[in-house]
Amino acid sequence: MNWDDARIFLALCREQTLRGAARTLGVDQATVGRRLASLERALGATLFLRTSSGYSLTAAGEVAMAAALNMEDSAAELQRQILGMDGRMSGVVRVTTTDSFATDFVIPAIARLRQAQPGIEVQLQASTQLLNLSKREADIAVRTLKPENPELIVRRVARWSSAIFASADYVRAHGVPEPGTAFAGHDLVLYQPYLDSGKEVTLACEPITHGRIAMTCTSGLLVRRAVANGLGVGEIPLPLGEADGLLRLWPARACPPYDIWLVTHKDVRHTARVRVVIDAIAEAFAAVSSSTS
Amino acid sequence: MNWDDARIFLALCREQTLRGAARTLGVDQATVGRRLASLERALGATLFLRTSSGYSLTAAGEVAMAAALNMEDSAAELQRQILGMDGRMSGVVRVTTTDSFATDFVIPAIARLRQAQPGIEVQLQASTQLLNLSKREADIAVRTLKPENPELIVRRVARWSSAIFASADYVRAHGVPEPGTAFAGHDLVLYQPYLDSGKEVTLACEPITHGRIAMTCTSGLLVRRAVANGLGVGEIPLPLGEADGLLRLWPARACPPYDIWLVTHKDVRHTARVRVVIDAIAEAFAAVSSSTS
DNA sequence: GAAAATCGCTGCATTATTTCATCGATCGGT
DNA sequence: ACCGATCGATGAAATAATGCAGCGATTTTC
Repeated sequence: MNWDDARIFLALCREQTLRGAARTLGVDQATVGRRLASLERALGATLFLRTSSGYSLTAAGEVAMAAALNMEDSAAELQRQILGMDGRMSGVVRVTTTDSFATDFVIPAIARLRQAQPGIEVQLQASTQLLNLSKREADIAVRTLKPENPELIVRRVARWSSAIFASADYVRAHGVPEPGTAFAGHDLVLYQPYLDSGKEVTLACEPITHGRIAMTCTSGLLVRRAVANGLGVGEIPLPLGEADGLLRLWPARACPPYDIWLVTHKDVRHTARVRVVIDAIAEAFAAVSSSTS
Repeated sequence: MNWDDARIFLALCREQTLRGAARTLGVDQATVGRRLASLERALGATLFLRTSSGYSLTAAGEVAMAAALNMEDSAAELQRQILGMDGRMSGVVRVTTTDSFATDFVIPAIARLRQAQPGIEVQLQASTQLLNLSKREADIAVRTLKPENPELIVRRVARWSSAIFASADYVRAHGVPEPGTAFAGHDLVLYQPYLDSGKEVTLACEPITHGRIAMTCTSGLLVRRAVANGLGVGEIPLPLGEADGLLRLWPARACPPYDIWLVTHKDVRHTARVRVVIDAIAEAFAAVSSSTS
């Protein structure tokens, strides 16, 4: 049995189609099919049912998947631990975060860092979905959610309040919304995942029931750009809204603050090149946080 | 990272030389070297020190080996469990035992079984060392030591006493040794692992201090052949000595009996073809044990 | 309901990998 | 001290794996 076949088998378990698995693996779809065939031949068992809606696991396949997942854990552990022993200041570091944090903090931080450490190559993945650090899909994550996994090391890099902002143009045309009116007569820019969360949606703790939803965005950066272009009123982290030169509405009203976490796996934490990237990003946040308190 | 590289890495850990690993893997030595190089490149770490006395693990290599061993466990588990779901009466079954048990019990049992089940191919490995059933180095083992691993299923197929035997020719030339004289004036055939065990060596509970060691053998079958050829007195399981037509000396003296275990892994136990091989071997032992009690 | 997209399969050309053969070095035994 | 055996490295040939493109079938979309 070729152990590597278990890797493509797992990808196929997750993607359910040869093409999907081939895409994530970066190989051709024909290769996935042939490797699966060779695995089934080696094991003497049929792992998948070829249905019209893709590949679905047989009973034997489910058993195999459980064991293959264990193999994956061990393989990821191997890579993480070996990476953690690497003291060289060169190589790839993968960072995942939101596009908003990426543009304002991570990218400037890396730009500065590379002056001192040109050997470090950062692969920046701006993604709404949380990549799995345990599986070594990334080395560093900047998140607003604190993960619970004890294998992951978290470090708070900022605690920010949000506030509602609008552009100067918007205020000139529409005025400032009246507190307590639930944004009657105003255009709103909302963060899509917040709408989808099922919780009651508010801006600066004010319900939005009488406002018009002008736009919903799937990322914080897009909200900022929309507000800056005068599409409406939006909630933006205080330091970012101010940095964008937007007008802060209702300066007296405080929103509950939220935290920004920098997350790494304990195995890669002491890798030299990961370490410096972490420090560079944390420093970028510290510079903004201290200036706006 | 190619998971299969971890497999050849592990073989190299065990064998310490490229050639040795290549032998156990059934590939060329150059392949092992190149696969290791590709693994080290993928991990960005040096796993082995190239010393004059072969390959030895670096610190990073030891860490990698621990994780690779976990991968191996999972891979073996996968194979065992999939095999366990195979209901077909054809395919390979691997049996490991001593050469003595193999010639007198396993081979006749398989010969009989294949009349009914010609699709079953048995790979018989006569070996002094215990193969690891958990790693799926074999499917069935016939042993005199009862393993403690709870994953392994043991079944006692015989309880035999030993006795000392000699050939008719030997007795004609040398007579029968006198009990209580520690085999003074007699030639002895001994089982080498017993000598190496460090315990006081006896034949039929009689010390051997005054006997001459004519030959030591690394397997029970060789002891039987040596005794049958008149080389000396040797201790042989009662049913086997009688089956060989040897003369049993001191029939009144009883040696403590020992057990013969048939061992399988719980995952493969219910595989149809493994099941029938187990039954066939057990039956072969039962036939002899019942006839000699 | 038609058209476009996606799917898996297969034959063929290309690329990657493995083996084979050979070399120099080292080690152990006489 | 020499000879034989074994080791790892390397270049060339053989082999195996992969990518590519076209095919029919099925599903999704407009």
